[in-house]
Amino acid sequence: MSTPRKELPAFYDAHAAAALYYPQWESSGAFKADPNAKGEPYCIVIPPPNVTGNLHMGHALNNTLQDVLIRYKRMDGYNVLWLPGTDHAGIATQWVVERQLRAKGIERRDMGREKFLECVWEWKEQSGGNIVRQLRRLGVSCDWSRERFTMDEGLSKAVRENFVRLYEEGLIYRATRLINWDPIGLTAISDLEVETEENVQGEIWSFAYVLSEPHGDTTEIVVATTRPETMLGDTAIAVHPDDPRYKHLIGKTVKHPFVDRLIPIIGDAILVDPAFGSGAVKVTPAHDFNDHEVGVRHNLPMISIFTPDAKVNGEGGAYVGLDRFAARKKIKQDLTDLGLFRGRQDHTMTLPKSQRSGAVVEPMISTQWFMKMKPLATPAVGAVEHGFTTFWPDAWKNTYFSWLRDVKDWCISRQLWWGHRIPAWHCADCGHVNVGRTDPTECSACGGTRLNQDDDVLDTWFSSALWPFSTLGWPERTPDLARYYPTAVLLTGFDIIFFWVARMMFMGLHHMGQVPFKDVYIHGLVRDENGDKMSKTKGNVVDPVETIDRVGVDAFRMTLTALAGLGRDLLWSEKQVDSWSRFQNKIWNAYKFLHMHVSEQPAVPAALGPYDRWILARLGSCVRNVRAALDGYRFDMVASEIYAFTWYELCDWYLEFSKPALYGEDGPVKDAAKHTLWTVFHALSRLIHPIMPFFSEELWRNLPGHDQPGSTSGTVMTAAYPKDGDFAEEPEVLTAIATLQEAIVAVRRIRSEKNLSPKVGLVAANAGTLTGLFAGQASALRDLANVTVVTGPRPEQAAVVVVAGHELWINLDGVLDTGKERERLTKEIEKLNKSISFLEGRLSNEAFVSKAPPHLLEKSRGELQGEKDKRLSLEAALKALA
RNA sequence: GGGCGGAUAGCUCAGUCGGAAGAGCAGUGCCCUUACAAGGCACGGGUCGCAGGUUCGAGCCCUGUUCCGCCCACCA
Repeated sequence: MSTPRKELPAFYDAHAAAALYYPQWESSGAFKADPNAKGEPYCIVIPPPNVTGNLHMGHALNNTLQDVLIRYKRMDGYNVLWLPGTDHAGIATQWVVERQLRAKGIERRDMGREKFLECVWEWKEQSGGNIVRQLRRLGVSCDWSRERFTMDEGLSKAVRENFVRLYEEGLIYRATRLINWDPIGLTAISDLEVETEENVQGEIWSFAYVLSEPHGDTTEIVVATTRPETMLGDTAIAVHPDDPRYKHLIGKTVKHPFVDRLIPIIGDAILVDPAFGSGAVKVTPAHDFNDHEVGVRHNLPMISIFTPDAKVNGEGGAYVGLDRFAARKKIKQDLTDLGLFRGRQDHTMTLPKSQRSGAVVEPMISTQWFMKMKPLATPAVGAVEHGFTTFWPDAWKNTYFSWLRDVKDWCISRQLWWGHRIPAWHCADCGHVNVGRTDPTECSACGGTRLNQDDDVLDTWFSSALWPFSTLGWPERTPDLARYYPTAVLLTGFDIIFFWVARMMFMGLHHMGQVPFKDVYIHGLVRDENGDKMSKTKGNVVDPVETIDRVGVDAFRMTLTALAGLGRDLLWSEKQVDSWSRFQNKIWNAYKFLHMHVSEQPAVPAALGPYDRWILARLGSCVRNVRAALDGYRFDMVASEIYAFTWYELCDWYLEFSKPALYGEDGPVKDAAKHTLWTVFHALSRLIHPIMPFFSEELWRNLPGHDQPGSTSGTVMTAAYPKDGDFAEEPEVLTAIATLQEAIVAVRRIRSEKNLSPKVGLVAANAGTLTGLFAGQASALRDLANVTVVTGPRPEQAAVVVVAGHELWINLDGVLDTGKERERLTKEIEKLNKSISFLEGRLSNEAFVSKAPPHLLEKSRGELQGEKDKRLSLEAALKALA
C-alpha cells in the first residue's frame, strides 16, 4: 500500500524552521564545548565584530564558513569549540558616541573622561546585543556560554598582563619620536592606520633661501616642496655632498625669511638625489619622516610647528593660529611678495590619510608607547616558513612575510578614552614610570605618592592580538586553554592580515610558545554582481538580514558557500540566490516523493536492486568528494558536489528508476527501493547540514521513523557525518548503469530530433546481443525513454543507436525523414572519423606507444575499436537508407 | 620602484597526476509526464590573453610579454 501518509507543505518554511530549531539547539547545550569530553579538539575563535556594529555581507560570509566547518567537525566527532565574542573597536566606537553627543550639542572634553565613558558603556549595552542577535539569525552554532568582549574583566586582565610582561622584557617602551598624528582624531595612529590616497593633484612649489653671506656669485639656494608651510620648521638645507653646484656651500647658512633663525646647509647623500629638482632639499625634521632621519643623522634641531589640531603654534611667528592649509596659502603669498618665489609645477602625488577620520596625517614629534617588533616578528615569520601555520590560499603567506620582515616598531598608545588604559603611573615627584599588575600606591623609585596614571589607551589591535588565548582564559592556565590552544583554523579577510593575523601570530608564539592556529583561511570580498565593492555611496549594499528574511537562511548560506572559491572574491547576485533557492526547493520536492512512498523507517531488505546499488555508490562518491572539499576549504566544491549528486543523480535518475518499483507490486523490490530512498535522505540531510542547518534539521526530524513518537534519532546536528566507507563502491553496477543511461539519452535524442512526443511509444529491435545486467534493465528503457526493446531483425525504416557495442534499431516506420536521417548519420560518421584518425595517429606514434603509460595505451586501443565498430553500424544504417 | 593574484563558452567561474575542454546562469527547440513549471527532455556555444620552450602529449610545467585587479614602499 503506497498511499501518501504524511502531508508535507508544498514549500519548505524556512522561517518557521529557524524559529523552532535555533532555540532548541541552544538550550539543549549542543553548542557548548566540554574540555573534559572525548574527541580531538577543534577550535575556532570568531573574528570579533565591532560590538556596536551591524551584520554585513562580510560577516555573513565569514561566519557562515566558520559554521560550516564547525558543524562538520562536530558531526565528525571532534571536541568542538567555536568561541564567539565582540571587539570594543576603540576609535570607531568612540567616534560614534562622540557624534551622538555632538548632535546634542555636547563635546566629550566638556563632560570629562568618566562621564564620557559612561555614555560609551551605555551605548555598548544598548546596541551591543544587535550583532549577536543577527549572528544567531545566521544560524551560527557558537558556544554562547563562552562569549567574550575585549574589554570584559578577563580580557582586560590579559591585556594588562601582556603589557606588563612585555614592558619588563623591554619589548614595550616609551619614547619620543616622529609618529603619525591624526589632527582630527587628535591621537597618534600606527603605520597601518595610515592609508594613502592616490593621484592627488598637487604642486611642487619652489622658493629661494637667501644665504646669510653671499658666496661668490651665489646669493641664494632654491628648494622645492609640496608643503611650503613646513618651511616654518626647516632646520637645514640638504645638498648632495658631491654636487659641484653646492659642495662649496656646505657649512654656510641661509637666513629664514619669517623667523629669526639661521639654517645650515648640510651634505646628505642618502636624502638628496642631485638629479631631482634643484638638487637642494629643505629639511623639516619634526614633520617629515625622511627629514627626521636627516635630523637624527646631523643632530639638527627638531622644531614642531603645529598644535595637535594642526594649526601653526608659537614657533610659527606671524602665522601662529593659522590652520596648516591656510598657512600654506599665506606663506606662498608672502614668499612671492618677498620676491623669493622661483616657480611651480603640477605634481601628482599620494596623500597619507587617517583610516578612521580621513584627516591628512601630520607627522609629529610625540612621546608615545611602542612595541619592539623585530624580536617578535622573527619567530612569527619562521613559524609560517616551517609550516606550523599554513595559509589558504598559500600565496597570502608572501603578504604576511613581506610585512613582518621589515616591520617598524608599533605605536600602541592612543590619545583616546575608550579602550584599555595603559597600566603606567607617572610619579609627579621623580618622574619615574611605574608599570605593574596592580595599581601602585607609591612610586617604586622614590616612594612618592603623587602618582598619575598615563592618560592614553591602547590600540584596539593590542587586545585583538591576544584573542586566541585570552578568550580561553590566559593568563590563567585554564582547562579550556590547555585543551583548545592552538586553535584549528582562523577564517578572515585579507585586509586584516597585518592588523590582526600577524599580530596574533607573534603574540601567540611569544606567550604560548605555539602558533595560535594551524591554518589561516583567507576568504574574498563580497562584491556586487558587477564586481564592484559594496558601498553606501554606490547604493549597492546587500543587507544579509533582509536577504535572509526574503529567501530563508538556508538558501542564503548555501549561496555564500557556493560562491566561496579559494582565493576569489564573491560576486553576489540575485540570480545566484534564486538558483540556490530553487535547489533547496528541488530537494524539498524529492523529499515529498519520499514521503509519498515511505511512512516508517524501512527494514534492511534482503537484497538491493541495481538502481539502488547504483545510487548508493554514487552517494558514496559524493560523500568522498564533499569531505575532500571540506578538508581543503573548497567550499564552492562542497556546494557543487552536493548539487550535482542531488539534482543530476538522485532526482534526474534514481527517482525515475525507482518509480516502477515504488508504484509496482513486487514486494521485495519495492522494499529495497523504499529502503534506498530513505537511506539516501538519511545521509543527504546530514551531508547538507553544515551548510543548510535548519533545512537539514527539518528533513531529518521528519524522516519517516524519526517523526514518530518515541524516536530517539535526536537532532541532525549531532548525528554522524556520512563517511567514506558507508557505501559500497560497486564498479560493475556503475559501468552498467552508465551504459543504460547512455542508451536512454540516445533514444531521447532521436525522439527530440524527430520531434516525437514522449507519449509515442517506440519499439527498438536488437539482434539479441543484449546480455547481462544491461539486458535486465530493458524495462528502464521503457520507463525512461518509452521504448520497448524486442529481439528481432532491423526494421525497414529505423534510426540506429549504438551503445556499448549494442545496436538498437528504433522503428520509425512512417515518421522517418530519410533525408534528415541521412544527414544525421553522415554527421555522426564524420565525428567518428575524426576521433578514429586522432586515435590511430596517437597509436601509430612510436614515441607515444613506447612512453605513454600502459593503461592509457590500453584505453586508447579500446576506444579505437569501439569507435570503429560504431562506425560500421552507422555506415550500414546509412547504406540501408539508400 | 617591489610584490601578489587573475585572464578558459555571451556572463560568472571549475578544471585533481600533464592524457581529446566542464558547470551554473543566459540562449534555442519540444513538453503542464503520477516529487517538482521555482519543473522535465534534448540541443547549440570555446584558437583556454599573446609568443616561444620542455614533452610522445600542455588550459595545466618553464621563459618572455600584454591587459585587468590588489598590496607594500617612495615621491624635494
